[in-house]
Amino acid sequence: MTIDRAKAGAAIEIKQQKRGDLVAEEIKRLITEKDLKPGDRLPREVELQQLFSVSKSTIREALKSLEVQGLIKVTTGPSGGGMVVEVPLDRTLQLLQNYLFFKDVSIDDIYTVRKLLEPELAAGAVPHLTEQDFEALEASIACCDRPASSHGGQDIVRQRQEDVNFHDILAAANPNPFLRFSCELINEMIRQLIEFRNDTPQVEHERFGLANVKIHKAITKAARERDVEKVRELMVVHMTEAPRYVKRMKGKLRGRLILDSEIRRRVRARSVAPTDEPDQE
Amino acid sequence: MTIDRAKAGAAIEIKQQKRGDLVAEEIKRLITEKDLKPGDRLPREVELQQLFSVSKSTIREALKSLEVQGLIKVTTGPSGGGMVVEVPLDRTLQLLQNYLFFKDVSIDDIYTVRKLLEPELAAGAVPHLTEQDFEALEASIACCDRPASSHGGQDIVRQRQEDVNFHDILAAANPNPFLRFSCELINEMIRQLIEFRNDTPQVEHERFGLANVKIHKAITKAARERDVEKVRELMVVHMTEAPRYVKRMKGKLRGRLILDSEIRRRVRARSVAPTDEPDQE
DNA sequence: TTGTTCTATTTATCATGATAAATAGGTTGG
DNA sequence: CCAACCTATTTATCATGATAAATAGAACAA
Repeated sequence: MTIDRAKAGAAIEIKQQKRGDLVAEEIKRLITEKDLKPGDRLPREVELQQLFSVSKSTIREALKSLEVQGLIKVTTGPSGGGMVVEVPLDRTLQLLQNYLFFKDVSIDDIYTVRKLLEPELAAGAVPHLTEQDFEALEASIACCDRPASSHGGQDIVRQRQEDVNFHDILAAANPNPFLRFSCELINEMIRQLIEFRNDTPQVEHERFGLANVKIHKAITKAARERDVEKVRELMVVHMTEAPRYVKRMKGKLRGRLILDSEIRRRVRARSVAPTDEPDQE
Repeated sequence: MTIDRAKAGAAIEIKQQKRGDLVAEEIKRLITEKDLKPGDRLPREVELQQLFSVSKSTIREALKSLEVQGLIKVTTGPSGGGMVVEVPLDRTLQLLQNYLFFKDVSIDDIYTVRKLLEPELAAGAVPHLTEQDFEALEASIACCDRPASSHGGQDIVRQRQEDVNFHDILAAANPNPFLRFSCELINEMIRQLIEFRNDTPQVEHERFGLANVKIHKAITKAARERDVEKVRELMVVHMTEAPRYVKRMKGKLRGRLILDSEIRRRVRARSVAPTDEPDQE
């Protein structure tokens, strides 16, 4: 009877999956079982066809599926084919925004969460900030600490984006990957917000920019002194003040699909493993 | 020179996109521009082929891409083809876990965030809880408020899962979609945790279960009294105590890809629009 | 009315093969 | 040693067509 119950439960809503999806799943299982790491290669298309006894089109759809999920990257040429990759943050954020596209997320909604997370994020980052990080933080501040009007309207938007970078640098230094991710998601959403709602009077922007520079400076100073609690406090203040400015630059997180082409590969402030040689291949 | 800089910046790492990806993007643009809502249908495959002047295989890959992203559902038959759907939460969570698969998220990492969000979530939910919600909360508690040992080991795991449901019910009642999503993500991660690390002695489980029942009862009571601050306080306590138990049930969030077949369509505690008839097809 | 059967539509998968494009690695010329 | 070129490999896309499976809606029967 335990079995019956289990069977009944399992029977609910078992939609016949498409073969391509099953193959994609098999490949995932293959990745897990063979413990394939980023950089490892999948068998060639032809071999996969034989392995799963499916036709070319099916295996291609399966690979496409994995590619869209960001799990593999497919290349042409010798030793080409599917290669396991670490799912890129940008891809993940994009998929997430597809979801949020259908929700109705307001600026307040985002800031409610940000206010809760960001102080803890900053506090946790403080002990791990390197000299390099401080320089990056200061560079970010410097970028915003000068009149932007001379360069034209576009520059203002860039300064606001740079404000967000400040927080990304802090995020990168926090050892908690989940907290880090959560804040990076928020930062990305705010970026989108800036990008598509820049119909704000320049005066507003400037006032906001000045306030940001001031508090960012204070935060950096406290961080240099490794004063965790001070940083936390300042960030609370920052997160309380910021939404007031942003709200005046009103608007909802635009219900809008983020196109692949719009994902700028931002320069990550900090790699996962800081090595001497920047290994980019 | 501004132009030069911009061009240089844009030139960095512009990878030639595959045609299929471009088509997928075009369809996304089509969805945005035509303001297609969930339920609306895309043109048929053949028409899309003509529309973008690509072959069958290319259009299929594009549709596959959108399907994997959860943006469309493709069906056979008359008036079949691609239909825009609201990206399912489960799909989103799965894609997210692909990302986290490569990170090394510990229980502490999750609880650090949970501790920050859950009290606010609960507090925000209180004014919106309906009688139906209270009943669901109490049912959830009742489910855990009896010895599980009689039914065998599997039942214990189910009770822990039910504990998480309690929080899902609260989440569903919070009007902030972003906060809601964040907590639902956490809940799902905890579920995964329970599912794959249930090598914990039964005594531990029971002790944890009892503690949960107690505090869940208190929270429900305070919520019934619409005492927002009390709820928040209690949840802080709950979030502080819980990780102690869970940590003893040690383990990392298993680095493990979640297979499509493992996505149980959980019964959502509350639909977006609560109807009289439970529409299950 | 109600439930069943039929049918036309549309995707799913298979099969096969051809040309184009990307690329790793070897070869050649300086 | 370095740069430019060549080549074999492998995916990307196109083309075409056939069979299978799912399904909405019409036709039909009780």
